[in-house]
Amino acid sequence: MNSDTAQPQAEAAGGPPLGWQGIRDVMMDRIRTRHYAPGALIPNETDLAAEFGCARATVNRALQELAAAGFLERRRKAGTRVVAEPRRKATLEIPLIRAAIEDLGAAYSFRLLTREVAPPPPEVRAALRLEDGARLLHVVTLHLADAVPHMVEDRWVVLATVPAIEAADLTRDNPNEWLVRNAPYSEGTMRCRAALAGAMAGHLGCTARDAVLVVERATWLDGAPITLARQHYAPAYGLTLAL
Amino acid sequence: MNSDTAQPQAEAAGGPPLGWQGIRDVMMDRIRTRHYAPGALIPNETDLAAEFGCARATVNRALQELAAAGFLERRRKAGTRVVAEPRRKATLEIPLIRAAIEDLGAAYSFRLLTREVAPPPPEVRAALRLEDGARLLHVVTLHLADAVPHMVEDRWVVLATVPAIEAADLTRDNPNEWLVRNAPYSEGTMRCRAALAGAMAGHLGCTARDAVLVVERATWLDGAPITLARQHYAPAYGLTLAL
DNA sequence: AGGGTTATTATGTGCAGACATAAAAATCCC
DNA sequence: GGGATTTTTATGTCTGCACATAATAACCCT
Repeated sequence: MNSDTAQPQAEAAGGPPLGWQGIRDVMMDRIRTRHYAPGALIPNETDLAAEFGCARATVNRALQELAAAGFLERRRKAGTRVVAEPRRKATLEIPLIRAAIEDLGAAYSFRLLTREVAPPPPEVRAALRLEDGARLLHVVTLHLADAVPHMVEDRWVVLATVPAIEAADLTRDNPNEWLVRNAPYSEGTMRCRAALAGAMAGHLGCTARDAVLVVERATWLDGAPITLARQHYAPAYGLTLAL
Repeated sequence: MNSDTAQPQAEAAGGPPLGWQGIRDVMMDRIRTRHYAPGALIPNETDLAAEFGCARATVNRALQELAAAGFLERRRKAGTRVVAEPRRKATLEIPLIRAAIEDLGAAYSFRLLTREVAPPPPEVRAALRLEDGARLLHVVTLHLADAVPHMVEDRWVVLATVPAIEAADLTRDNPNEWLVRNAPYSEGTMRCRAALAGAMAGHLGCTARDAVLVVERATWLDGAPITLARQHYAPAYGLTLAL
C-alpha cells in the first residue's frame, strides 16, 4: 500500500499535476487577488505542500521564484510574507544596433566618423573611475537605417583592459558588435536622458533645437573599466521596455 | 562504509563546499573567461556533478539559473551550450515618485491639477486597446521636490477595471501611490523618449524649447486595461538603469 | 523583573533515486 | 536510398529524507 513511487501529486488537490511552475502561478494569483493580503504571512512550506499534494521542495522552488521576483519576502523561522508595495522592474533588452535596425525592417549600415587614441576628457575619466594616464581608444560611429541617420555613438574604450581592439578592423565589425563579441562585462551602469541635438544635429539630420534621447552606458569586468558609450538617437526614436 | 548521509560535497574537488550558487559562479566565470567557448557545448550535468563532487540536482539548479539569465541555452538531449551573443538586459526599478524624490534628499509634495471623468482621446483608446464608450478618470498631477517642479503626470484610469478610484481621495494619496497599493497589474508596456517641453513648460518651470524626458506606461490585469500614464520629467532628470 | 540560555520552528540546501519528455542518433524495412 | 520506427541520451522534475542556519519564542535563574 502506497509503496508506489513517482506517480506525481494530485492527492489532496482535486486537479491536474501542477508542478512547481503551476504552484508559482497559483500563488501569484492568490497574491494579486489578495487571497493573501498585502503584508500578511502565508502558510509555511509544509502546509502548502500538503495542500498541493506535493513535496516541500516543490513548494520551495515556487516560493523562491516569487521571492526573487520581489513579490514575497522570506525569512527563516519568521516565515514568508507578501510584500505590501512590491517595487516592480522594467527590463530593457539592450539593443545590438544592427539587430534593432533590421528588426525595424530597414537596411543597416554604419560609418566610422572618428578613430583615434586620445587622452580621455575629465568627465570620461570620472565616469569610468580611471587612473591617470590611461590610454583610451575614441571612436565615433554613425549608424543608419535605410541610409537615414539613426544614432550617433561616441565611445571610449580602455586599451589596458581590451588591448585587442587596437588591432581590430572596426570598419568591418562596428565597435558595438566587436565589443559584444570580445569584451564581456560583469557590471555596468546605464543612464537615459533627454537633450537638445546641438552639435549632433549635423550627423542626425535634424536641427540643433530638436530633442533627442541620450543613452550613456559604462561597463566593467570585475572592476576593470572597459568602455563608456554615449548614444544620441534620432528625434523620433524611443526605447521600449517590458514590464 | 559510506553509509553516512548529508555530509556535503568536496570529494573530487579539492575545495570548500561551494553549493549551487558557488557552482553557478564558477560556471559563469568559465563562460566569461571563455574556458567554455562562445557557442560551444559544455559537459553534461552528470559529468559536472562528478567534477564538483555533488548531486546532479545541484548542478541542475545552477545551470537553470544561468539559462534563465540568458547565458546558456539548454535543450533536452542536445545538451547545454554557451550563448554566443547573449542579449543582455538592463533593469529599471520603477520609481514610486515619492520615494524617488525623498531618496534625492528632497521634500516631496504634489498638486492635483486636474481630476475629471472624461471620454478618452483616440490615442489613449488605442494605447489601452479600449472598447467604445469606456469611462475613464483623467488626472493630472504635478510632483515637486523641495517645492520645485520635478515631474508632471498625465494619467487615464479605466473605471470599469478600477471602480474604487472614483471614490478615492487623491489629494491625500496621489494617484501614483493609490494605484500601486490598490491596482496590481500583470502585464504592461513602457516607452521612454525625448520631447520638447512645449505645453508642459509652464508646469515644469522651464521654457517650451527645453528637452524633457517622457515616459509612457500602460498596464493591464489579465487583459483588462487599467491605466495609461504619461510622465514629463524636469529637464535635468534622467533615468538610471542597472545592468 | 530582567537578562541570558535553550528549545522550537521555518526556510535553505543537500543527496540519491526515479520517472517524464524531447530530440538526436541509430536501426529497420520496403 | 528513403522514410518510418526504435533506441539512446540529456535535461526537467518530483519524492523523501536529512542536516544547516537563522531567528523567534520559551524558559530558567538570580
